[in-house]
Amino acid sequence: MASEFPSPLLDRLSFLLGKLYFRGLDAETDELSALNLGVKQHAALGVLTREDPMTQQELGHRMGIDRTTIVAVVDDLDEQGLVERRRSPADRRAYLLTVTPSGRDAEERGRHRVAEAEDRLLGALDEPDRTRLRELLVRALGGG
Amino acid sequence: MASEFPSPLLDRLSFLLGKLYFRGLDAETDELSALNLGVKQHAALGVLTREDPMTQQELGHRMGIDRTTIVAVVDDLDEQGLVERRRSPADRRAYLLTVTPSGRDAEERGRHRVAEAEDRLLGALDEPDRTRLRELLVRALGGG
DNA sequence: TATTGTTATACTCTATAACTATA
DNA sequence: TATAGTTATAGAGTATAACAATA
Repeated sequence: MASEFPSPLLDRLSFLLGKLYFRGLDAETDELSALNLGVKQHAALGVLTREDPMTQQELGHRMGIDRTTIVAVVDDLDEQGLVERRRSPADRRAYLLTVTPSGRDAEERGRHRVAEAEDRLLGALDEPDRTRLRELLVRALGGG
Repeated sequence: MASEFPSPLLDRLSFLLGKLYFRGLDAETDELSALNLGVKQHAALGVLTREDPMTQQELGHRMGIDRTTIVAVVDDLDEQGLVERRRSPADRRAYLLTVTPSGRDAEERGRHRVAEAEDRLLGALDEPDRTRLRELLVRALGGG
């Protein structure tokens, strides 16, 4: 119940957002660990599945992650054969990342698991309210 | 605009929550730095203002923070004269924390600044939608 | 000179282990 | 023995600086 939290904190938007965020992150981490995927790894697969080929820096930029941080994420996916690094013909410094068939498979299975985790996270809300919450978050982000 | 984010990430609840959370945290940090207050320090003042006296462990428990982490927070508030540590007569191992008058003052000034930061964070939403968002977050947290 | 990917390094945040003084 | 507060330490996460290859 919400009453477990002190009311001065419940008034604080960042407290509410943070609590739900970390709770959701933990749930997703658990779900995806069964597929040997980190949350960042799966998110990267999701971006690449829709928008590959793409360089590492583009991927990092899309995800709001530094280029030095994306290296380990792509290393992971590469080692598992979920993405391929190919040298860009146009710029041989850069890699072009593409998702492999098994990468697409892993992305989809992970997506279903993440959806389950989110359903549990929002278990207290009915379907219209879940949609409303998502919509409000997207709108809040878009305007800031 | 929301379109700056890849749609696979916008589908992801933890991405939305995290983006807004960290954006809000940065804004609060900026606002409170003018008062020489960290976000955790101000949140602690808020809890103590309503519920002191309280031991450090109780404070940490209320905030979801480890007892080893709360030490530095209280050190900070203590050094600035915003809270007082007094030995509990009932258990001389424990401190009883109380907010000083200047601590109450700092809490209130910080609260107004945090409210301004939150208003800017939700600038894209009208007043009813801001209330709706808070209410949905509280309900989501309460049921999980 | 500037940029991509990479590595080494530093910094922040938080938790675990071990200490002290009490209980 | 157990617990409140404290400190030292280690771990995760991320960013800055510097390097090699390429532009």
